[in-house]
Amino acid sequence: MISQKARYALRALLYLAARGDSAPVQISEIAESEKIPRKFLEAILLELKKTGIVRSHRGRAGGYALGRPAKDISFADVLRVTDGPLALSPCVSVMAYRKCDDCFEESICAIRKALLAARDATAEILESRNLATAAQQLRRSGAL
Amino acid sequence: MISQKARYALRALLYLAARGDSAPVQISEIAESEKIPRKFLEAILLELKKTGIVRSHRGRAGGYALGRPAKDISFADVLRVTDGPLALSPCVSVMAYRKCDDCFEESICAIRKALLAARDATAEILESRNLATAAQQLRRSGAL
DNA sequence: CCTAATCCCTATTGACTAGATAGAGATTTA
DNA sequence: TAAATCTCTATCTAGTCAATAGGGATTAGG
Repeated sequence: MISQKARYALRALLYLAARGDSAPVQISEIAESEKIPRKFLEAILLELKKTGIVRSHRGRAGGYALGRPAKDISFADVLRVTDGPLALSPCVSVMAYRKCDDCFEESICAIRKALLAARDATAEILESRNLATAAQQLRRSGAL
Repeated sequence: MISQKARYALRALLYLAARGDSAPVQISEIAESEKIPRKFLEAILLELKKTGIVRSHRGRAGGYALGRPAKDISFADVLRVTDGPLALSPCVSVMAYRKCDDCFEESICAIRKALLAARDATAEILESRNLATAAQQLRRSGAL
């Protein structure tokens, strides 16, 4: 399961993507519209900023905007920031590989083979879905 | 990421599958062979038993055996017992559906659409991999 | 029958994380 | 310079994960 943090992050980003323009939006506006605890959202946006998914302006007319075009921000990008690797085991993670603690021989591990296939399938989906396609779906549904 | 419990469960079941015969195997034998904390393994096997994945005999020559043919025990079956639903959100779980706490309209939720596709992809893989295919891979690798 | 070997069950512990909140500090613009 | 904003650090509570402890129930074999 994804974390609550991931849900909030996706909703906030989708809000920015749906707005379309690149003028900064204040945290409080996003928090109210999307019903996200304001201070929690602050922390989330700060993390997203560190990886370039959003950028911010401080001061009076400050706020947040997407850090790059919506079509270049995938669900996978977001989940990796909020929840860590997509993989079901460190030994099959592409972005954050690590040997399993008590693995005796990775190359013949039958568990690994299954988890690797699962990771590839998940990653293919989550890397192909991005904020632009998601916002488009909302428009088609009449939600925007 | 899967839990340590899931790893132990898969290793223990693979041990039983690799043995092939249906005579019961003691917890302590599995624990020693697979380097799994004995008491922890007890708890895990008990849970697996409740869902029929293994069956047990008590008393003097007791122990555990697979509850059905190895080819009918998928990785998905095991992970659902140890780690809960495969889905990344309750609202896309097939075996344990639940509405998201703060979902306003599930039918148009763009996040849900992506997570649903991810679940389907993962489930297809993990339901197709079973203990028999995994044990076969080990044999081919010369590990058995 | 009775004892030893086994599984079965409940409770508990320690470390860690998730989710949320508080309060001040730094920056920018009007 | 003041008001509005983001930035940072610290903290709290509840819950989960991994593991351990200590018996109770059951069965095979002598």
